[in-house]
Amino acid sequence: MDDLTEMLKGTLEGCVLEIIGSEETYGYAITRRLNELGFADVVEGTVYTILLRLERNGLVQVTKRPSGVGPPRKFYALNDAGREELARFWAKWQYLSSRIDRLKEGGR
Amino acid sequence: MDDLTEMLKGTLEGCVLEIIGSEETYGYAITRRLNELGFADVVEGTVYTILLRLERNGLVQVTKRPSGVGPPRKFYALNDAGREELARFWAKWQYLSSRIDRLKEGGR
DNA sequence: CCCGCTACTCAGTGATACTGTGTACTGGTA
DNA sequence: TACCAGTACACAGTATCACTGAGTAGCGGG
Repeated sequence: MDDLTEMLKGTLEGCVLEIIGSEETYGYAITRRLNELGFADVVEGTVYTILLRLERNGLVQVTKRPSGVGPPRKFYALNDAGREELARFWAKWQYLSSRIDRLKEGGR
Repeated sequence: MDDLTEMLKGTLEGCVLEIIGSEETYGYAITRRLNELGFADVVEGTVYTILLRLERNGLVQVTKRPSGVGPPRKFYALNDAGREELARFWAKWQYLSSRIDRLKEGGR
């Protein structure tokens, strides 16, 4: 697949929110999960910047726990603001994708 | 609807390509068309920067014609490179939206 | 003892949509 | 005549985001 970078803007953060919302997890695992899901070129650096932004914006609750196989992990869970943001994300995605699909079908 | 700006990155240009591909048209009319289609907050300045980029990247053929109701219009039509780029856009959109929808449905 | 895997941080880059301002042509109207 | 609204385009500057690349560090195996 061609480069999806530009198209991911605004959606990748939502994907990370969705993953965190379904299960408390940490950056390294989120990256693997995204790769599994078909976001093949997403690398750790990208995910960590998103996670730091989510934390700075007060959308997540963070817990540091030892790992056993490496350095300690920072586990992320959505708080109320995070759940609201996630709902807004899906509403926007729904809105956008319906308009695009309509345009694709000849756009009346 | 909330601000779609970030989510439009990478897709708005594709939408403009699609509009041009379906009919030779000009910037002011493209803006109106996008607004009709539900891209309510897209303004002329945004569309013109996209059109100039398409021209610079050699994806369109441009013809200036007098208007009768105002200054002359720059009509845009896709050339072969533009049609290829449009096909790539739809392939990327298809790819991305299928992954996102899968993630939304619980993501297995 | 190094190497690979795990795990996170951060400064800098590039692309994109957007903002605001300016220019300019036309027709209507006060 | 003067002004204004609608049409039509250009362009410099801004913000945001995904990405790059380099660095730090813990753990286990050969």
